[in-house]
Formats: sequence, C-alpha cells, structure tokens
Amino acid sequence: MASKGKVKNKIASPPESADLQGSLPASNQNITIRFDSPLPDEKPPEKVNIRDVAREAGVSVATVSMVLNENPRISRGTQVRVQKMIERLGYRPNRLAQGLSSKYTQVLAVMLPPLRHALADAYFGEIISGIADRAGKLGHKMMIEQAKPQFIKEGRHIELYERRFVDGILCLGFNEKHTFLADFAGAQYPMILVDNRFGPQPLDYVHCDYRLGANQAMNCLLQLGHRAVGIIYAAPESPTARDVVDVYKSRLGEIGATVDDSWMADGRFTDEGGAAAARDLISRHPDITALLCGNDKMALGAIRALSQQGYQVPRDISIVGFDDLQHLAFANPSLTTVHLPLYELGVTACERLIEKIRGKVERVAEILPTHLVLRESTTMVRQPN
Amino acid sequence: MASKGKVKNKIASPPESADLQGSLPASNQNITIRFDSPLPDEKPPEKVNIRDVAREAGVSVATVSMVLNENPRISRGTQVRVQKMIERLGYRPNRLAQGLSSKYTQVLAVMLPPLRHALADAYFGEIISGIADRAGKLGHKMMIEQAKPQFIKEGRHIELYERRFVDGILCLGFNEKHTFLADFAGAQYPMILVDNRFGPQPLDYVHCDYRLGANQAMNCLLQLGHRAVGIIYAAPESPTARDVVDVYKSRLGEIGATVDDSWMADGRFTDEGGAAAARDLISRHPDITALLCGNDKMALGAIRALSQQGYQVPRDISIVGFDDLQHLAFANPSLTTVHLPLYELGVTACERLIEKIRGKVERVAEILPTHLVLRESTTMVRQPN
DNA sequence: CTGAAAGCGCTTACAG
DNA sequence: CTGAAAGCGCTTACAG
Repeated sequence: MASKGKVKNKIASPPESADLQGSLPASNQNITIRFDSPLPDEKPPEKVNIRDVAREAGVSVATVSMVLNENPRISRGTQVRVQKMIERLGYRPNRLAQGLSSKYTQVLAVMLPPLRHALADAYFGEIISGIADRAGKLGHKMMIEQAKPQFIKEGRHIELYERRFVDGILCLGFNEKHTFLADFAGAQYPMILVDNRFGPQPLDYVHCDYRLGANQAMNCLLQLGHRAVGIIYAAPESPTARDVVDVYKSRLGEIGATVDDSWMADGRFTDEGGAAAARDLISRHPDITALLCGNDKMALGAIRALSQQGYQVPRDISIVGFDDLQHLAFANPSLTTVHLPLYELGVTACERLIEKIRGKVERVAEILPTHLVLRESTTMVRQPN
Repeated sequence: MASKGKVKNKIASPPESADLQGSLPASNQNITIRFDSPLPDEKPPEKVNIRDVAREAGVSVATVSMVLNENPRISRGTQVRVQKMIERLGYRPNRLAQGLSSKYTQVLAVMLPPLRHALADAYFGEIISGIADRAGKLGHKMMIEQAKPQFIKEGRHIELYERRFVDGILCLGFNEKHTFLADFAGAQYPMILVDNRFGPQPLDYVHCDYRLGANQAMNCLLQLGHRAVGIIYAAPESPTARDVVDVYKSRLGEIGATVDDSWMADGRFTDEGGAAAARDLISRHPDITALLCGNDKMALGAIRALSQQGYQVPRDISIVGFDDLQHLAFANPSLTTVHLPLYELGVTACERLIEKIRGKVERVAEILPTHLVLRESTTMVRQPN
C-alpha cells in the first residue's frame, strides 16, 4: 500500500512484460518533493544545466554559479530569484564539471589494510561511521579502498589524487610496517593517519590517547591490588600499540614489580591470537592475577581460553580490554575496558582532512581522550590463603 | 629500515621541524616504479595532460585518447609509440574530464540501510568485499552511502546519478518496507537489489536461493527425526525472508506436523532478538526439539538463551542457522548452518551492474545456490524414554 | 588510420 | 553587483 503513492520522478514507458499492478491510480503525476514545490503541470525537463537556469532566470551562467557557491558578491535579490529558478527546474549541478573547473572532487577516500574482514570489523566500522556521518554533513562523499599489495605497487594510492578521484585520504589500521605511507610525506596530498602515528616521516594524524588509556587500565588493576600482571599486546610496529606496552612496563616498574618479556605475549589483535597468548602466559606464570589486553577481541579470546582451562574470570584472573566495542558489552562476564572514542575519532579525522584540503590547517596532530569502563571482568586480587 | 629505500615520487622541501632521519641516502631520486621504466634523470613534470602526451608523441590528442580507450582503429605502431610516451611522462588521465566527456564516472555506490552497525556487520562486510574486489578488477571505484531517512527525503539517492557521482547503485539490506526503492523502477538508473527481491515494482536483483537453503535445512532436521520444529524468522517485509518461512511451513505441512504462529517468533535478525524469540518458543512449546533460525546471529542468541535456561544444544534442541559467517565457525557448539555465497553474491551483483550500465544486459534476476554446512548444533531427535 | 574542432558543464579571473 | 570569455582535460563525431 505504502508504495502506491510513492514518489517517482520520470516514469518510463512500462516494461514490455507489462508487470504493472492492476490498480495504479490514474493521476500518476507525482513529482519528487523537492526543496520548493515545483509547478505540478510541468513535465520534468530533461537534464537541465546551468545555462538553462541562467536563461530562465535572466542572468548569466557566472551569476548562477556564484549563487550555487554562495558567493557573497551576489545581491540578495538575484540570489533569491536564481535560487527559486534552480528549485523550479530541479537543477542539480554536475559534479564532474564542477570538479574539473574547481579542482575539488568533494570525495574522500578511506583506505583500509588488506585484512580479510576489514570491511566487517567493529573497530573499523565505528570509525568509518563517524567519517561517513561527518563527510555527509560537510557535503562530501566517501570512497573505500583496501590497500592490497598490488594496489600499492601500481601506485594507485597516489593515482587516487592524480586522476582526481578524491581530494584526500584517511588511512585506518596501518602502522610503520606499511612503508608506502611515506609516499604521503611532504604534504603533496592531504592524508591523515587515523588512530596511529608514523615515525619515519612526520605525517598528519589523529589518534586515541593510548597512553592515557593504558594508565587508566593500570590504575584500575593496581588499585585492585594486582601485582602479577601480564599483557597481551599486538602489532609492535604500531606506535600507539607500543604506547600501551610502555605504560604497562613503567607502571609496574614504579612499584617494583617484575617486568620482562615472559609476561608479554603477542595476540595479533585477534580472538584466537588472544586465546593462544593467554594460554602461553598462564603456563609461564601460573601465579598471574591480571591481564591487560590491547583490544577487546583479544580480551575475549583470553577469557574463553582461560575458562576452558578451568580458570574463572574475574575470580581467578582479572581482564581489562581496549576499545569498548558495542556488541561485546553483552559478553559474559562483561568486559572492563578502556573506551576508545572511535566514532568521534572518525568525525574528527574527517573534519581535519577537509580543513587540510581547504588549506585551513597546516599540521594535524590530535589526540583524543579515553576513559575506563568498569564492568565485570575485573575484581580485587585474591588474598593469598 | 625497510622504509629507507622506499619509493617517493615528488619530494617536497623538508618540513620546517626538520624531523628527518640522520642518514637518508644521498641519491634520493627514486621514482615510483611505473608500468615501464621512466628515464631516471628527468624530474617528474608537473601535471602532465593529454595535450603534453600528444605533443611529445607527435600525434593529436584524439589519437592519445583513442590509445587510452584501446580504440582498435589505432595502428599497432602509433599505439605502441603513444603508450611509451604515456609511461615515460607518467601521464594519468583525469577522471573528471573523462567523465564529463564520456558520461561515465566509473564509480559505483553501495547503499546500506541506516542500521547502527551496518558498516561493521559481517553479513554486509562479506558482500561488500566481493563488490569491492570485482569493482577494482573492472576499473571501478566504490562509494558507500547509508540511506538515512533524511538522505532519501532529500532525493539524494537519485542525486547520486543526476549529479554524476556514480554510474550505478547496489542496494544491500533493504526490503519492501523501503518504498523509496520504487524510485529506481523504470530503468532510468542502473540499480541492482542485492540478496532480495522487490514485489511492488520489477526491480533487478541478485539473491541467494533462500528456498533451496530452507529446504536443505529442513531436510537435515527432518532426516534427524525432528517433528516439533520452531522457526525464528525476521523481516516479514523481506521476500527472501518469507521464502524461508514458506518452505518451513510447507515441509512441515507435508509430513502432517502442526504448523501455526505459536511455533514462530520474530528475532529481528539480532543476537538479542534471537535469544528472546528462543525463550518465547520454548515457553510456548516445552516439547520443541529443533529450531530453524533466519540467520546465524539469531541462532547464536538462541543457543545462548537456551543454555542459560539449562537446555543443552544439540542434546535437547537442535539449531540450524543461515549465513555461515566466518567468525562464528568457532562458536561452541559450532553451528550447523545454511551457507550463503555472500562474497560471490557481491561479485555477481557488481558484474551485472556494470553490464547493465554498459547496456549489455536488459533485466537482471539471478539466484545463487546455497548448501548446508553440518556442524555440531544439530543431532538426532531424542528418543522418548 | 589520423587530425581539427566542437562540446561536455561547470568556475574563475577580468572588466565594467 | 553582474556579464562575457577563457579554460579545466578529456571524448566524439566528422572529415579526409
């Protein structure tokens, strides 16, 4: 039913297979509701361009263009008159022509690492949602690319700019191992690294405050009395990931607890990796009472592995994660974790990139604060009997 | 270290903050490895265009254009000569100009429903991966849009074409409730509905064979002796979702089992929805021995809810899902489920859309086969003691 | 088989 | 405050 009165713009002649419903209303002249009400009797003109608008409004194309771009030199009167005509004719400027003239495409690229499920990942998804929402608000579109080796080797990340597909790129999930990032140095092309820094070259970045997060997590564990604390880290090539390890070490060092590599294991950011790392650590240090995990997925893997070995979380071992992914809030036990403002990160990165494109900002280096979310996977250290 | 020898195209003057490593190699003239080896002594020319290539190659721009587009009218000789010059100069055609002239943007849009985590969903992610891979191979880029109510109301789904952002759209996750889909009827604009059909208008589609899948699932349960089978469905507005319910009913009807609404519950495609639905069904029919679930997430929710109530899967109740999402293969018990060829679905939809854009195909209506993956969540019905 | 020219639909100095 | 004109970088008939 609802589809009956549905708006249709240009109705083509019915397909040969006469698949029409029996009872379409006779007066089928509905027009898409546009900004203003178009004259109902006019048939929508085929492909109206800026010249049509200029002619109908009695001005030059330059004037229409300026109205479109909200150039303040246009008088209020013509501004309104032209705007009316634009709406009346249902004119929509051709972005290819705009881009060719103006040098701006109004399109941003999001580049992802070539991981199997990068496009179905909650961490990336949250950031990308933020990017998409802000890009939309600022009149930009978003393209997604996975940086497969072949893609990089052919220089297609640079081609993205040179062929004028996009005005700028947001890089998520990369680290210092991804040396092609150096191609973006020198500010030839607007690029912002999201949720990481890059040592070899001074690249623009926006990332979460992993040092703060790590301190919040360690505060929690130390205040609960934990001293035998292990860490499941990942991606040592990643500066922000190293931040967590650094803080972990120095906080334990401060209180004179032993810290060496035997208390650390690489969980490769995955569920299974976290499980394996937890098994390693527990076998090396059966007296371990707490585990700091570099992300939520590894934390969950660790909990699973520990349960399978008969350990109970948090009674026997407390676990803290990183990320605070929404869909994991229902885990059992629910996870104490460092909340990363991933959506805001996406929003901020998008905003800065557009400022960068417009030359409104020189260097981008922003760090967003985190906070700890205390849930069920942590508790006071067990008193030795 | 690896970053030392790294390729850089145009090296800008070092940023004021002289952040450079101490020991950059002196001969830093590396050029990005292009198709052919560019002359190493030439500095990369600023923004070379088609006219530059034509001049240098001693031909007209029309000829260069034809070489670019592999027009067979060009002789082998000039073809090679021009190609060489293109590579030598590192020429990359401007897509905005190409699009403005040719009417094709070489960009596709993927439209997603405005669900909170659509961009982090394993189901969508798998399909989008297929789309992205095939689009890349066919020289197309992929844009992503979420169809928020505001977006649709402003007609921006149509604007995507009219302003020449994209050549075509792939719609994922929509159903008959999304009446704006009717705007795409009449073949004004190439659009393919992915993993669904649309009743109100004859729209192009590619979807998985949910009827086949449902039959495979029911075969499994019936052969294991189950007769008291419930169903957790979702989205009755979705034709493919209704297919599953239809088959479920008719297969049970055939063997004279009772089928009525009390054996069916809506799980809204979510984990929690599946859990709630399972609780409902089990309270209404304590004698239930098997559950067919419309997707894996609901199946997992159901297993969780049943465990919490003391039921054991599959001993007490067998569960079959739909999707076969990769990251759920490790669940405990692992899930017997109907494998949906989601990646291939994305590949196929992308391919058909491009054919459609090129006018190589009139109507798209394709159905991809499924198969059952037998794992641990199903077993023979318990013999009454 | 190749070239000269028009045209795609905009924006941007430059005049006035 | 507005217009005429050049130009962005391609492709596509149309000639030859």
